[in-house]
Amino acid sequence: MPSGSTLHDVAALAGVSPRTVSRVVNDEAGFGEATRLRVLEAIEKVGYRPNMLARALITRRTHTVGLVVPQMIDPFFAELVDGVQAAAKASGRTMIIAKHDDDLAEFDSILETLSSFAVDGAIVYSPRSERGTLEKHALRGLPVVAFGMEISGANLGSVLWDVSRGAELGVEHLVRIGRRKLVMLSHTGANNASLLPRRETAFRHTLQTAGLEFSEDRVVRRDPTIDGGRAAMEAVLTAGTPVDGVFTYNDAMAIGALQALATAGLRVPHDVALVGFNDIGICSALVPALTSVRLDRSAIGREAIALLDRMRSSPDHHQPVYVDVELIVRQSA
Amino acid sequence: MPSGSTLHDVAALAGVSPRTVSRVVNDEAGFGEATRLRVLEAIEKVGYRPNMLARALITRRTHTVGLVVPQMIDPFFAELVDGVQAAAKASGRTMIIAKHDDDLAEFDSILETLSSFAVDGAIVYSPRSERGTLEKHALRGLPVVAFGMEISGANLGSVLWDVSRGAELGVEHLVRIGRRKLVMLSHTGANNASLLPRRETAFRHTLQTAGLEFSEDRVVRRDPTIDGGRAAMEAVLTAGTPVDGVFTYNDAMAIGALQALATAGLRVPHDVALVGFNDIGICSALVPALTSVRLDRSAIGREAIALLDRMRSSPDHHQPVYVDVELIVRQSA
DNA sequence: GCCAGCTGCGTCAACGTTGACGTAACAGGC
DNA sequence: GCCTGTTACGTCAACGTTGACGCAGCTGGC
Repeated sequence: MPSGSTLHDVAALAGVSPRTVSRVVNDEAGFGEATRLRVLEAIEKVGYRPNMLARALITRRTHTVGLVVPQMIDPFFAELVDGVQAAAKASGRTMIIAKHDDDLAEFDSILETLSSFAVDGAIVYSPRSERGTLEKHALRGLPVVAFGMEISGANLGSVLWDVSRGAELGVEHLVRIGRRKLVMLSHTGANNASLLPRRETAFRHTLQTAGLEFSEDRVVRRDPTIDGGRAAMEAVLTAGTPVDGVFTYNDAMAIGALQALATAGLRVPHDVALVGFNDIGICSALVPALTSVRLDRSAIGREAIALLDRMRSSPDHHQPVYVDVELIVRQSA
Repeated sequence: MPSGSTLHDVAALAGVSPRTVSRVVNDEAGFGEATRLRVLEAIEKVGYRPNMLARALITRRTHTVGLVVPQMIDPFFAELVDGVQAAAKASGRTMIIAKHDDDLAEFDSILETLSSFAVDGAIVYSPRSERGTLEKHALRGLPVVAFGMEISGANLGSVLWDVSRGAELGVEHLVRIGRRKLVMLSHTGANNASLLPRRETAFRHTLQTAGLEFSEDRVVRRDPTIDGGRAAMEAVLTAGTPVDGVFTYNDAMAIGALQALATAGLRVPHDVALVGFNDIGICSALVPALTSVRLDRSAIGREAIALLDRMRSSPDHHQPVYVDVELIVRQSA
């Protein structure tokens, strides 16, 4: 197992001290051209690769970020993970990933582990917008960036997207294309307290701004899944609520609504226009292609990494960073 | 930043040597009960957490695995990542993830990085079933487990699923439910040379076994995406090829086919039965729910981790491990 | 001819932990 | 009372790297 060749091996072969090899490897100043060539040749010959563990132990920088999400199967999170991974790579970092399944104890233990691996920072989507755990680890010296919840302080920052604005964009669009009988398919759960009610509030508010009446039966709540969306849409139809426009909590619910409408023989967008939320990848491949509110996941990843970098240079208070949302208009509305 | 309390701090507070604290932390033998309590108390008081980097440097074990996939947005890979992550956690390991986007140079560089972080092993889905890179790193001492390609040797193992058998199961099912005019929607590309042709071969073979004729126009090839599947299905319909059963390269193509059939006014499964491949999560939420060949991604993850463990204890030749495939019958066929 | 400053190295210690080994104190057997 | 073994520690070095510092030799200025 010739995995282990060290600075010493290279140094012996090149006839210099390990310190000089280190200088060449890290391109510090302080060596002659002839030495550099001899060292590089020796590195090549013994197949030397720096040991990141040893390096990290002394420099206290691992060039590593931890990403913690509730889960990674939902396309929203899969795309978020992808965005962060791309940004991490672009900043020369390796990514450690873990999921907490909305389990607080697990979440805490993951952050503990990340600390003990001395990651440069943790980027997290907190379970139930939990703050205490974040504050605890930040205080102990782990730089943390939280998604989707406003928090700040020493070693603590956040990257947010304006959910209210997104909901406004979606609902305004429905109004603009002439829909007047709007319904929102929303989320039962309360597992993301900070983002959940905003969509409903924006829905209600935008309706009122447009001079349309709002009543409670115009919001139907189910699980934020395809099945939930289908059930919610069916509930609307069987209740006989007049409807020509639907705004959903997320794209999964919109897909379910699409199914229910097709089954009921209603055409989208002719009879009912439909707007989703998040713009997951599949939206553009649906028939009809789904109009949806886009969060740019790669921008979110970039901002998170950039914020982490800023926090490293000055750990003090940093303003939350907002990432734009935009409406992607396709066939469904 | 009180992040750094070490064995020495604990030792000083407890009035013992750092070595003894280390023994307590690792639950080695060789300390008295009274000492243990004092040490635990001191650990609590100073908030000591072991530094994994230092530990790994000397023990040469990081309790870390690297996972390398082409990408992570496709639900197939997202679910694979999830399965491996769950298995890694269950075995007490932390997971590093990276994607190579089918870029060979990037793939090599990722393995290089994983080596320098001294991961306990790498689990990879190789770009274009590339073997050379794997062999190179295995030789240098990195234990590698490859998915979906047969390879073995020192530090080199593989976890496979029987694609041919899966295709057989799917096609046999179509025949069993009385379909005789079968079509396969397949994959144009050649970017996974080892798995691609097997499905087509199995399709042809199963047809012949069932006494059905096979002709080249019964296989239509497009991109393995929703759009590709829709285009392929449309091509079949406009060509006028008689069809009452469709087997697809993957679930995305099946979803596309579903769309094309709906647009053409054909009912599934009444007019045309449809079988997908991989059984990604969305299959059960489609209307009609999609019959598909399932690969158990969490089993795949578990087997990969287990193989890695076996390889650690004896690095020599290990047989490839096969994971079962099964047909999940739902409404579409 | 002397000193200042720079170049090109080398030496030593340290990062935080564990492996290898030493040893004092005590128990038990005969 | 002596030997043996065991328990409960401590000491020291090492893992592979970099930070801090030292120093010889050369260059250039006056």
